Amino acid sequence: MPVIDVAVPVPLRQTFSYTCESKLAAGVRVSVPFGRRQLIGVVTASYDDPPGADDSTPALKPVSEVLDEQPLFDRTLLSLTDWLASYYHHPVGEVWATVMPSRLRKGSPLSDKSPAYTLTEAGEQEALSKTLKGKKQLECIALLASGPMAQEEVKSRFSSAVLKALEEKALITATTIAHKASADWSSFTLQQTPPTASTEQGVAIAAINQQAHHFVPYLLDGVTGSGKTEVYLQVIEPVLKQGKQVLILVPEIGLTPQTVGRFERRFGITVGVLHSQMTDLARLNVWQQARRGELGIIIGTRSAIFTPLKRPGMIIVDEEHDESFKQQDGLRYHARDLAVKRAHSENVPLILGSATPSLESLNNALNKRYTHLTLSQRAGGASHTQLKVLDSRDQPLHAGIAQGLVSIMRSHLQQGNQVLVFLNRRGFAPAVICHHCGQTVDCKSCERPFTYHKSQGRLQCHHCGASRRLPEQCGECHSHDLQTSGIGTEQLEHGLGTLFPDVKQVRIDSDAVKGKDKLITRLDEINARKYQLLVGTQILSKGHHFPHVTLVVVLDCDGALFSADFRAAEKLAQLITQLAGRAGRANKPGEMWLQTDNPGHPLLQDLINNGFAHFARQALQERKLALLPPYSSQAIFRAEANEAGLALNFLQQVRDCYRPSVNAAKGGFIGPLPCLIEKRQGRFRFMLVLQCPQRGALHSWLKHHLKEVESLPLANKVRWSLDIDPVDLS
DNA sequence: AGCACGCCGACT
DNA sequence: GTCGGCGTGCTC
Repeated sequence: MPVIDVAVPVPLRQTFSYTCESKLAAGVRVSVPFGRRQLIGVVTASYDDPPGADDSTPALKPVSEVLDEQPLFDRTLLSLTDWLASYYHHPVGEVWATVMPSRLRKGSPLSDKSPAYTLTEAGEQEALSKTLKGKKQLECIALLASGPMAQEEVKSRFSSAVLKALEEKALITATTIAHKASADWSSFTLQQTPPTASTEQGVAIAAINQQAHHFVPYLLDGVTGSGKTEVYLQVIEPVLKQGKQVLILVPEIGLTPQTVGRFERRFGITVGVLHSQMTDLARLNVWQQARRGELGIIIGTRSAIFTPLKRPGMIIVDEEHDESFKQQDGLRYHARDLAVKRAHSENVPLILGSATPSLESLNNALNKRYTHLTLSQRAGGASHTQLKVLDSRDQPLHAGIAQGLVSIMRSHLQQGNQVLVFLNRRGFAPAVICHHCGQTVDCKSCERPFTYHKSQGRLQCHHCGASRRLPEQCGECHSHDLQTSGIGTEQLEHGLGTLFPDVKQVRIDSDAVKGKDKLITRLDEINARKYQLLVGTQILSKGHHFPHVTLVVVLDCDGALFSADFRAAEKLAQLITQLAGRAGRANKPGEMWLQTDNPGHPLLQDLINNGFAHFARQALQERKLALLPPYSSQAIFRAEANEAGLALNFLQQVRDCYRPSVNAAKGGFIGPLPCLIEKRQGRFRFMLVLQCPQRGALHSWLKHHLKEVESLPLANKVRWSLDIDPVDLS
């Protein structure tokens, strides 16, 4: 009897074998008995004769049900799934679970039906009698009188209120119809005449169009406002004309109706959208439409990289440096890296776009693995925001803002302009800094600042694990004025209210704006000048433009300058550059002040004097010398437990498993160390970093010793995970 | 991860 | 005398 290997959704790094009536193709879902329960898994292989000897191996159970006639995924996605499991050293069954829309995971059949609305009998009557009062409701009835219509289409014409009302009156009802025959979107006509491309844009567009039929990775390195989206639009056009599909990945926050609208308006075709807030059904729908080749453009966040494409033509990753492309739990994949992998195996061009490219991508561009396309001019000759550093040492602080800066803010506000105050609220535990001389309290053996651990009231070095008491005075100038940097946005908002009582202010952070609509409303209100003082976090740096802002203030740069996370400087530079691109316009140039106790810090100086491009190249040099990514590969084991000792012990044992091979190659460990947020939900968290200049070596150690790690007695007592190519060392 | 089995404390 | 605590062990 034929035997199949099945990946079941359990955290085990293996597949399970079952007997089956006939061989099944890889990628077909099956329902199988597993212990005492019934699970849905995916076939990974099948054999006419079981490969193992049948005397010692346990008796195989038969498959209960075969759910698909055809595999769900094509060859490319099947091999991508294999690659994911081996590269991220993650259980196959869980890989499949992340790659599939949740409906399919739960066993929904792949159907040719799509949701639709139709008239009920009462509705048919109504279509004739027309007694309804609502004008819109009558229109809707009239539309459906000619037959059932796809929900998507009905929803695009009528508000949900109208539809809800009609459903409540039982005049219309949800049903399904056979999906439209493959829509031919290649015959679109441009709805808008594209603007004439600038010289630089023209060069980029021509370069991409010239090699549109095979895999070429591009880094589109374009300053804010240089018109990257226009480049996308113009290179997409010929791809669509050939009847091929374009997959566009955008950061979580960047996926606004405006973004989607821009593509729809240009081409006049339906754009498939995929993001985390959609219902499972809606996701499945777009997934199926893309698979059937009914959508020309699919825009989505991280997980959209798994969307099947019938006729792939191009993949674009916008704002490729954005951290939201890296999944931070479960299968910790990086959608940007997967995009490269996928474009390669689909043999289509790949565009990575950013004003502040990640050092990884920039390095690939500089060493010619990617074609480097640069847009250095802002469209319409808009001027660049001026960057300046404000030395806050020995200055009185008001709500965390230095005296000198308060006066600058006041003058901008008095001229009727908007001021944006940015607070870097990210999870860096603050360094302890002398407020008199700017000196940090450093670990002697690592020459890196200690991290302040509030829970213990002690300092700890996150490089060697050394710990000491919080000193009374500065080691350099003996001032007693030692401070931890960092206040929250709420505290800042309150303080600003006292400083500028007559100015209307608004706070934009994830606490203050829950839900997409609220953010958009606030942003509209800001640009309608309803507020003068804007206080916020990350969100303000992503994709929105504030033409009336003439002053941007960045507080608390110091936390990032001395963070234990070696990527903090890069992140800060990206943030500052992105923020600078948000303010001002041609006739109202903006200025930006960076408040710091370290005005001479080489990073800040390099950034303000030479710009991001120069800074990034400098940072790459430093990484090279320190053998840090992208010049080495990293993996992190993390563990958490109710008892700190358990998690720490486990990671020490993990380190012992790896020590012989790591020492033999030129690799190294960092830790085990407590995570920056040591205690979360009552559990203590630790991490162990493995590092090696050769990616291959790192992966072979991981693979080789993972069995050992899994069978450690503590492995079942702590929650542990493995993070390959981590982007966040916290 | 589930979901069992299994061996020790406070309840009708 | 039982109900139930969560420790550990297995799942083709």
